[in-house]
Formats: sequence, structure tokens, C-alpha cells
Amino acid sequence: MRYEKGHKETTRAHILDVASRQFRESGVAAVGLAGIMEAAGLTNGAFYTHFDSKEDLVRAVLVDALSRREERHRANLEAGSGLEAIIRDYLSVRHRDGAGSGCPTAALVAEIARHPKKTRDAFTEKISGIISLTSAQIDEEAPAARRRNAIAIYSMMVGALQLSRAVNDKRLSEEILDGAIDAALALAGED
Amino acid sequence: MRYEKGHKETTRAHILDVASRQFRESGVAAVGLAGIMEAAGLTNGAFYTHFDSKEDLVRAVLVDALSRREERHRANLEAGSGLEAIIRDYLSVRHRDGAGSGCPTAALVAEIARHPKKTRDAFTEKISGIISLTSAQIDEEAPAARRRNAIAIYSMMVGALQLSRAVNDKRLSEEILDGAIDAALALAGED
DNA sequence: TGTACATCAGTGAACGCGCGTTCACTGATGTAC
DNA sequence: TGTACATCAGTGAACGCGCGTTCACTGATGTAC
Repeated sequence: MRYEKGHKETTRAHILDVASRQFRESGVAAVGLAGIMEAAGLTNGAFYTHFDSKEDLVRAVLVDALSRREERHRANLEAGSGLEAIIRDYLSVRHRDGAGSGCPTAALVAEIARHPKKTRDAFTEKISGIISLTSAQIDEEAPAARRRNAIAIYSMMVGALQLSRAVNDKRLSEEILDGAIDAALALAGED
Repeated sequence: MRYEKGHKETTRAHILDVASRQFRESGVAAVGLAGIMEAAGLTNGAFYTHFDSKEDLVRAVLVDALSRREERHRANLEAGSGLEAIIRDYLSVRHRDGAGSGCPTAALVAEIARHPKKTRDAFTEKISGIISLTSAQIDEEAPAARRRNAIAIYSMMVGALQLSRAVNDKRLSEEILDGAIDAALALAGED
């Protein structure tokens, strides 16, 4: 072959990374394929060697980014640092200010709701896994209560992170993060 | 004048209503001015008789829609139905399925975070008011705890509504709404 | 060993289209004289 | 009272631009004979 073995896979992964960052930073609708390809060091046309369409890329980005976060979540739990570390990390100033490398759900959930079924299917599956994983770590007897609290914590984290990003007042933004940390820890059974 | 008195104000309000619905339904970036004007029964060019730019319209929509929701919230509280009614209404299937007439925060918060300072300023002011209003209704002694819980409830409602909209599984979607209702009621001190 | 051909990731120009914005114009009415 | 002019919300065509997608082509390498 004209390129070394694995070259195509590497290029695809690179485009995926660039797109993943740009989507989370600016939103799917506001990002163009030409800009992604240019940032990846390629020209327009090469895109279709790797993906069928922009929608196909969105789906791939979603699955990849959510899988990475789930993996990190899992590693965190296995290292014994527990839900508390995850909550504090999620609702940190660093996460608020680094949307491009942050949670894809917080960055894109509203947009995903408007995308085709196939894309929402992929998202649903990943979210379902993240909720199950979180629920296993809640300090509660009843499984139903664990699941309920996992949903409440995840919803609160996603909502609070977004609000802290949209709000244009340092004090209020940090108050939102801190308020959500307290309430999430209480729901986790770790306060 | 060539049009009856108040005609211009009526037209402006009509454009604002149409835009407000389309933005909440499809997002700001995905909606074009031509589509808004056509749905309003006018032609392209008339837009600039009423607004300076698309960004100016976004700001006006945000202030208008959030003010209306705050007013409704306030009326609800004064009618004595309390926070519980507000929470149940916010996290209802009807609200989930009616984004176009629903909460602008849930529909647009991630996009707003990427808009210019002036737009985020307007959003910040309104959100601040909504948090204060909610906090006054929390069944807690300490003002700091009331404010913290108000923030937690609002964040959770926004996040849960978005997740319930994005997820493509009826069961999971309703589980998210119901889980968030339970947790929010607990935080409101009404469980 | 040397040559002809096949492979295919990437190039770069072009496609039709809709975007936000501008602007010369229309035409119904109000005002001035 | 009748006529000329001013006002201004709305029209509709056009502006340059970037969008997602297509496609004929390139050129470096691998394979066949």
C-alpha cells in the first residue's frame, strides 16, 4: 500500500479527535467540515474516505467521547476514589472552562435531542451505561433508590455545568458549581 | 401613518413569538432569519425594521421568554400551589414534548454559553432572578441552604429535561423525569 | 531483475443551496399650505 | 377643499460567503509476470 499499515485508521482517529473537540467547544451546527479537515491538516474531499456524512461523524464522535468518559469514570471508581472525586472533578472550574475536552453530554445534549433517531440511539445506549455505572456506587440499600439518585446526580451535574458556563458572573457561576457539588454529594450518600 | 397605531409593535411581537418558538424547537444556529420571516408572514428585508441583527433577536427572545416563565412561576407561587406544582409541571411529559413553548434555558443554555457577552449578560440577569425567586420557596431555615437547594433544583430540572428529550427510550426518558421529580421535591423540603 | 498495472488515501475545484445582511423601491396614509 | 410632499413598514432582488457533498484526478507504493 502507498501508506504504511494502519495509516488510514490513524487519520480517521485524528479527524475524530479534532471534530470531537470542535463540536464540544462550539456545537455541532456551528462547526463546518471544511474547518475540521483544515485543523486536521487535510483537504475537504478526504473527509468522505473516512465518514459517510457529517451525521455519521457526529455519531462516531458521540460514541467515542462518551466511551472515553465512561472508561475514565470506571477507572476512577476502581482506584477507590469513589463518586465524590467524580462529582468534584465534573463540577470543577477546570471542567467548566475546558468544554472542548469535557463531557459531551453537557456540551451537546440539547442538540442531540434534535438529531436523527440513529444518533439518539447511540447516545441513549451510552447514557444508559453511565447511569448504571453511577448507580452501583450510591450508598443506599434499595436498588430503586440507587438508580433514582444516580439519575438525579447526573442530571444535576449536566445542568449545573451548563448553567455555570452560560452565566456571565464569576461569583454566580462558582456558586452554581458549589451548590450542585453539595447537593450531589448528599444524593451520593457521602456527605 | 400608513399603518394603524401600534402596528409596528404588534409585528415586532409577532416576529419575536415565531423566533422564540423556532429557536427553542431547533436551536439558534439551526434556524435562519428567512424561515422566521416567512413563518411570520413577512419578507426577508422587513426583519431589519425591527431588529439590528440576528444576535439582537436572540437577546430579545431570551429576555422575553425568560420573563414570561418567571412571571408564570411567580403567579404559580402566589396562587399557593408552591414549588411542588412547578417541579411537576417542569418535569412533565408535556414539557418534554413541547420544547417550542417550553423553558428557554433547557433548550438553549449550551448555545447561550457560546454567544457574545451582551447576550450572556441578559441571560445571567434573568437566571439570577429565577434562582432568587425559587430560593424564597424552599422549606429551610438557613438562607444559604435555601439558595443552595434552589440552585440544585434548577440545575437538576434543566439537566433532566434535556436528557429526557435526547434519550430515545420511552421507559428511560420517563424514569429520568420521575427520578428528578423525587429528588427535587426532597430538596424543596416537600417530600 | 525490470516493467506494467492495480490500489487507494488524499487533492482541490466545483455543485447547488441557504445563510445574514443591504438597499433601491413601493404604496398607503398623514401633514402642510 | 384640493394638491404636493413627507413618512415609513414592508417588498424583493441581490451581495459575498460558507455550507455539505461530489468527483475526476494524483502519485506513491505493492503486486504480477
